[in-house]
Amino acid sequence: MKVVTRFAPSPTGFMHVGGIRTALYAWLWARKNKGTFILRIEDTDKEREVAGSIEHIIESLKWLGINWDEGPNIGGPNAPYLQSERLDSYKKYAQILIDKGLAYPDPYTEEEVGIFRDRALLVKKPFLYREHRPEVFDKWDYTKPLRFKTPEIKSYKWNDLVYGDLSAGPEALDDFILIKSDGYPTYNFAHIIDDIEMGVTHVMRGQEFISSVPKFLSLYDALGIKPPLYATLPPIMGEDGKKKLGKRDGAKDVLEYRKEGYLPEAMINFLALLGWNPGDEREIFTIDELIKTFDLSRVGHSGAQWNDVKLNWINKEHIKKLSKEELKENIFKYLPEELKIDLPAGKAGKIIPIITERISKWSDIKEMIERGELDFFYKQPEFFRDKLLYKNITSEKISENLALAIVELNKLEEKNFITENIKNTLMQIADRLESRGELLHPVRYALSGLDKSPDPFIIAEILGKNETLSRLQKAI
RNA sequence: GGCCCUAUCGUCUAACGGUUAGGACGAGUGCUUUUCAAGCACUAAAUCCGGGUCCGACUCCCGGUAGGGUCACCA
Repeated sequence: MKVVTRFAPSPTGFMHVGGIRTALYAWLWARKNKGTFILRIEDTDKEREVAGSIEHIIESLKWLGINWDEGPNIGGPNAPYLQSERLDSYKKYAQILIDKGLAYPDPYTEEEVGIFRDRALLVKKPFLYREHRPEVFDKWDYTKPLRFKTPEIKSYKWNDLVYGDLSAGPEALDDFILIKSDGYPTYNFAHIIDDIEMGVTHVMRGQEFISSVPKFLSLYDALGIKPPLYATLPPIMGEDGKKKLGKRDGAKDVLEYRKEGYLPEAMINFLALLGWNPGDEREIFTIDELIKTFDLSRVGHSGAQWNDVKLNWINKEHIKKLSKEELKENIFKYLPEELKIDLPAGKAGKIIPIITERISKWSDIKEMIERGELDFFYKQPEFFRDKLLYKNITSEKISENLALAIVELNKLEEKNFITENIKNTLMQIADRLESRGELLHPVRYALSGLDKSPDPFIIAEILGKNETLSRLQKAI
C-alpha cells in the first residue's frame, strides 16, 4: 500500500514544538515508506485565524527540513490545500448525507444549546446533543448549522497503530456539527472529507483525539467509506510534568529555537525521541538515520516531559558533528557585527573552535555571545586590580611576570605569532618561574579581562602581536 | 460526574514471564589540566499501592490511587 500522510495545522498563530512533533512523525512515516506527505491548512475558523500564520508554519517546517510533496504553496493533484478553498467538496458530501436522511439543520439557537449543556453538566452528566434531536427535520436553508444524524448509537472498537485496541462507549457518539452557520465546515467534517479525497492512509495526531474517533468512524460508516489507519501520539507535557504542553504553558515557537542557535537536526532528533525510541541505545541520529529507524510500533503510550537540558545536550552533540565549514556558517549567523568586521577574515575563523569547545557551558550560541564570553575579541577589557592578583602573589611580582612575558613575546616575529609559538614561549617562562598559574592567570586576565576564559594563547594569536603586547603593558 | 488513555531512577527510556532491572541526560566523586568548559573513570538513584494467576510477575488479570485527555457553530 502506498502510504499517504499529512500534517494539517490551523493558522491560529505560531507553530509550537508539540505541533511540530506530530508533523515530524507523519513525515518520517511517509519518507520511510517512500510515500507522500501532504501539508494542508485547516482554516475553517475565521475568528481564530491569525494573519501571517501560514507563512510562519511554512517557514518553521522549512527550517527543520520537513518537506511536503503536496501543499498550499506548491499545489498537487488534490489542490487546493486550503480548506477555505474546498467548500464545494464539503457541500457535496453534506448533500449526500442529507439525501440519506443523515444530516439535518439544528433548530435551536446557540443559547438554547448552551442551556442544554449547562443543565447536563449541572447534574454531572456528559452533554449529548442527540438527546435533544428534533423528531422531524426541516429543510436546510444554509442559515442554521447542519448536524450529523448519528446512524447507530453503539460502542466502537478499533485498532490504533500505536495504542493497539481502543474502544469507547456510546457516550462518545453525538450529532456533531458538519457545517457551521457561517457556511464553513467543522474540523470533524472537513478533515474527513479531505482525507478521503486526498487518499490519506495514515492519520497521526495527539491523544486528545481518541475520544472523537467514534464520531469519525460513525461518519465513515454513514458514507460507506473505509476509514484510514490511526496512529495516536502520546502527549508532550510541560517541564513541570503536570500539564500537556500548550502555548499557554510556555510551549515555545519553534523559530525561537532557531534564533537561539539550535541546529534544526538537533531539534528533530530531540523531538523524535520525545515519545519514540529505537529500541537500542542510540540517542544521536541524523535525519536519514531517523527515517530508516523510525517505527510506529515503538512510539510510546505515556506522556513525556519537555526537557531543555536534554535538548541542549543533543544540540551540543550535533554541533560536534558539524564540519568546519558548516560550523563557521552556523556560528557566523549569531556573531555580533563588531566581531565580523573588526577581525581580519582569516583570524575570525579562529574563534570558531573556541566557540565549539565552549558552547556546552551555555545552552546555545546566542546566549554565549550575549553573556559577553567573546567581548574581549573586539573590546579592550576593563581591568580591576584585585582580579589581577593571583592567590598570594604580590602585585609587584605580577608586574614582573607580565613584563617578562612582554620581553619574550616581543622576540617572536609577527608572522610567527601563532598559538603554538606563543604557548611554547609562555610555558618556558612559566616553568622557569616554577608556577604556571602565576604567569598564565595574569596573562589570561590581561588579555581577556576574564577569570574564566578560553586558552590565552589562542586569544593572543587572534588579537595579534600589537594588541597582545599593548594589553599586557596596560595591565602592568 | 460519564467515557477514554497512562503509570520503571529527578527526567527520557530499555527489559514483549526467568537479567545483579540496562542505557542516556542531569547530579556527585576522582583523574587530566593554564582558568571555566570539554574529555575519561567511578558512584548514588526506579518497577504507584493492594490482591490474584503462575514453579516464577516490571511484564498477564482484577481493584484502588495518582496524572492526563475529552464531553464547542476550536482544531
